Amino acid sequence: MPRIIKHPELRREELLDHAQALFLTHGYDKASLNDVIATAGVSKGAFYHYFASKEALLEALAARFARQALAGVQDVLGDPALDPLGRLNALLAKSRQAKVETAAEAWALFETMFRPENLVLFHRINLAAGAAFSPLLVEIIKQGVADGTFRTFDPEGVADIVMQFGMATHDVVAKAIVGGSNADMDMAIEALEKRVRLYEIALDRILGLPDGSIRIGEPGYVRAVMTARRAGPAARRAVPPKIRKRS
Amino acid sequence: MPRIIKHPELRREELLDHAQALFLTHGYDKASLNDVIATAGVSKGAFYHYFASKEALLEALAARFARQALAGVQDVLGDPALDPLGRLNALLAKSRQAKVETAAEAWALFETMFRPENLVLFHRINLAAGAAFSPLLVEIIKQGVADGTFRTFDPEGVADIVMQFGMATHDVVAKAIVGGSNADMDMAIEALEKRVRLYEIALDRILGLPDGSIRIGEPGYVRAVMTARRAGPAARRAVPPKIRKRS
DNA sequence: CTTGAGAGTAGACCATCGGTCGGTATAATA
DNA sequence: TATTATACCGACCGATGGTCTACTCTCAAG
Repeated sequence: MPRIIKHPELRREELLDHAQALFLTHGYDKASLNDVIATAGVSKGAFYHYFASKEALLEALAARFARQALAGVQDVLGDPALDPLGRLNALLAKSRQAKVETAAEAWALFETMFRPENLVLFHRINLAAGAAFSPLLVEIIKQGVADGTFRTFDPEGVADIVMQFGMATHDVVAKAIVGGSNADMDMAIEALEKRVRLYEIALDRILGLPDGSIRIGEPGYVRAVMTARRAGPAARRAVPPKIRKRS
Repeated sequence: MPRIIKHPELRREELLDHAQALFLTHGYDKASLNDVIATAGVSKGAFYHYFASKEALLEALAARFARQALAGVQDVLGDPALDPLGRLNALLAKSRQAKVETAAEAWALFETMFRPENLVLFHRINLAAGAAFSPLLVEIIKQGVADGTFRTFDPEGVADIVMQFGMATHDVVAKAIVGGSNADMDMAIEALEKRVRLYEIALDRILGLPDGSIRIGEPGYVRAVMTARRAGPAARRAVPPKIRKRS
């Protein structure tokens, strides 16, 4: 019955791809629905066939981010050889890696990633990712409390703090940026590294662990990824696309 | 030269008052500029005489919140008898008091205070308040590090964590709410109290203090204020005003 | 081979949004 | 009195997110 041009789900994904590029570069509010459908080469009727609203598009995008993030972490949870501390460290490292790579990607695309106009988009992503990750964190912490590795009276609360720390890294980078020069990026990297060290110690102490137990990726990892990306092919990617009637 | 109907500054404040009520009950995005000027009984021209844009109105509102919060805290900083720990505790207690009272006020007005549509508004308020409070916090922490009360290598980072904790209380309440019944409010209060206890211990440990040093207001304070407010005259205030052509 | 139901598509159209603009009223100054 | 700047008004503007009707294409049923 339907006119099959591509696989049915593919069209939706395509729409999400274009929306993601536009939202990341121009912000959710500033990128209009007309921009999205214009760059995707789709009519309004087609769009509203796949999504109920612009809002729904944002939610679907955030959900996809969360799904991807969760997928990259399943192996850690499935590994029965890891103890709670090992699990927690692996999860944090994965999370940090994903964050840094996303940041590097966005930086190569456009520096506006960390501008306030992206607040809504990132809040949604963090919300969706948080909803997906939080139960896993709680489970790990409870496990650690049960076997005596961790000491806390509020696993859910600690899990929330961990999520907070993760989300706050975005703000750290944003604060360290004034313009968009290389020096600014160096500052941002340095600030992020220092903050991560603080978070590690904070989590050690909150969980009653000896300092140095929690390791969110090796020092220097952030710099390595971001400089590599900046010089790599991703940096040479096409500048943010946007189809407007009048510039 | 001007046509003086009231004191010149009063008009602006009045506009802010109406905007505040509307933004808190309906959200920044959903409350249109026409709603604001309609409830305030002011023409569009008049509005744009006082504010450059709707965005500027939001910023002015956030700035007023921050100014008020800061004013209520000046006496603490001016007291030379307090040591760093005493100062920090007093500052945290004041901050919590302001938060709880604002929450109680908003709850009495309308339960939608904690809905996601208020993200933008609260982000602005927290940003403005953070910008005002952060330097004070850093100063206090540095002072404490200097005299050996606190132990940390990153006073700015710790200050940021304190601010994060403060902002997160909003999310804690939001998460505890499903509908808007009394039971929900009880849940929210309980969750908030528990979370505050966790934050206290977390800060103790991050700063290298013995457990129980940091006290963010006495236990039971949240419940006392919110139940008092709910039964008080504020609860009987008029329901959220909004003038629309068509409902 | 015909047909018709429904997924998929197109784009004119709509109310409403934040914001602009030409104009008017007032009153202190010159 | 003429000038000038402030305070204010509201019709109007382009753009936005969203709706609606009409159409095309596909394929299973007859």
